[in-house]
Amino acid sequence: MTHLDTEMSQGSDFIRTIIKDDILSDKHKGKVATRFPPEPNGYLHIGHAKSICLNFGIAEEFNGATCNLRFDDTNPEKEEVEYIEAIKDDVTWLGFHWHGDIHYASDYFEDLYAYAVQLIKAGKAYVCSLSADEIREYRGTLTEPGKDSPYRNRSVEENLDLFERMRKGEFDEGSHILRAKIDMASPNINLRDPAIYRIRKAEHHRTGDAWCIYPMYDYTHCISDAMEGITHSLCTLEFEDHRPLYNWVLETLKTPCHPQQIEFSRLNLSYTLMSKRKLLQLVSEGHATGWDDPRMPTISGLRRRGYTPRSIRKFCERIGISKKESRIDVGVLEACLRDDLNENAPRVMGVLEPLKVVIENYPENQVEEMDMMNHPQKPEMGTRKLPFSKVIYIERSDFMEDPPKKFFRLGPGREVRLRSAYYITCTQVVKDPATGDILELICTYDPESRGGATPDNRKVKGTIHWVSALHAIPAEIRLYDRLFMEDNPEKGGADFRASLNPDSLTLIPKAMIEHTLAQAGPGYIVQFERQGYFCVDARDSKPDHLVFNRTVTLKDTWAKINQ
RNA sequence: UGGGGCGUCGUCAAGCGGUAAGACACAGGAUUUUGAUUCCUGCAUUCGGAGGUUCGAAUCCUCCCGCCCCAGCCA
Repeated sequence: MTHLDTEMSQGSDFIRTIIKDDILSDKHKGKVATRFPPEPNGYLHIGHAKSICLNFGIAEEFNGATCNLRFDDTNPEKEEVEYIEAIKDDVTWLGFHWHGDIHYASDYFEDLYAYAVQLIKAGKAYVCSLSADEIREYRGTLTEPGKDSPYRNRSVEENLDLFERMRKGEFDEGSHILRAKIDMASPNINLRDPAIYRIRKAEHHRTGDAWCIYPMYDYTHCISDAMEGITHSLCTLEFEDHRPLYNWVLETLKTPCHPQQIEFSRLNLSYTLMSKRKLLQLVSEGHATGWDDPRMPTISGLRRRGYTPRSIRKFCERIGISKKESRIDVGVLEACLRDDLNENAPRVMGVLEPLKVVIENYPENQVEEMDMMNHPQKPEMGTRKLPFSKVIYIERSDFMEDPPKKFFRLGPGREVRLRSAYYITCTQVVKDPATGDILELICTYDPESRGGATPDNRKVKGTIHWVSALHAIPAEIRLYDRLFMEDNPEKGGADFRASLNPDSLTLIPKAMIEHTLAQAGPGYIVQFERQGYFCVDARDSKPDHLVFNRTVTLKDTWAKINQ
């Protein structure tokens, strides 16, 4: 059991409360079935993770419950198989398992068509031949009722004939649509004879050219849910107004099963965006290098950044489910990550900005093997040996020529501890006479302090990390920061590009890291002590050119004090 | 100004008529060979506002205020 596991319970939110009540009242014969229904028109992001954790989480928590993965692929113009594959990978990576085979709304096209015919026969749907513009005009406004389409009272026979010919491809796109006949005066605009089928002569990624009419979301989704025997159809708030339509379709069609749609608020995260359209824009305009850019809030971006499935799941658990619109501080996500990585990431040393240190009293060609703990709180994670020699690198920022009183790292005449090695004292600062830049430090070491303690027990406040110049290996390190400078990049309708953070990526072409990392493979996550958690970039790292992404920094109270 | 929602700590979020959980953040302090971790401590006399019902209200009623969503042949 870890800190993360023991933290709490699966929370109880209003949706789980409803489900528990339904189980108690035997509403669905004790059955609980959810579904995660992405449209394959983009990559999944952390907001989808919230929905995934909810739907699949419920399936895991309730006895005998299931969760389907269903692709809502009714718009062939926007959907691609590439996205389908990416979505499957993401769900799997998060550690969830869909029930049975993957479902596709397109699997139901034939059924959907038959249901539409049924609707027409019942006088509940008609083919409308108004243009898109005309339909908009007839729809009325938010405050004024709409008016009936002149085609609203076509005979069943004519509707049947027209609809069949729509399917056969006899008509151009936009010339006719099939509409539900509900109420043009409804205060709910979704009920003003909504479109349920439109003509699209587009190739579908799964059905090819078998169809040239495609069903609309509102019509498709509820029937798909019903066909799969879903009991609780969970979606986001903006579909609340669609619920009466969802119910109308199922009631009118008298489907054998009538799932309950329940809405919850979508996730917003500070300093980032959460809409597929805008994320796509970040990619297409080159503000991000791709959907899996480590700065992206996509699942694939987070994965590449070094986020773990566990940290994302924990995050989704922590933020809860409600109907309140909210924006969660990214700090919460980072805290979940740190909780997990602190527990599980092995510690290593790496110097991002090397400053050469020559230990003048250390024997010229001597090399000692120092024992290092792989995790100070977890001896079971073992130890490793690190070579120590006369010339080492330390972090440039760990030395100050004129340090303030509270700075307890290295300075002229000051003594610090090199982690798990020796105490050193700075005796000389070597500078470039022309520029005044510090070139290297000359130090002495205390041979008595091997391992990091001395017989006299003298106190050394600072402990800094180091690598042996002779043994360290170079690595490229990418320091990531938030993509946007604004908490809400779209505040007041602003163009989010105006608040892009120019420093969201800082490249360190040649950091020096301990040799034990030479074989680190893609995705391997470590803590570079005192700096943060880093992971081997799965895309660009090569054995002869290691690339690390900074996943998240360590908390740094010193930096905070310094502000 | 039609319809549908939502308003509990800086940010999330429990609470469901019996006298404000928890998390993140923040502020102190202790321990520490990572200024990390860990560990203590503090952090809403008050639940958008105003009335009312009640012995008792964040929870019930009334009115008001604020915010979000809806007029795609997108999902």
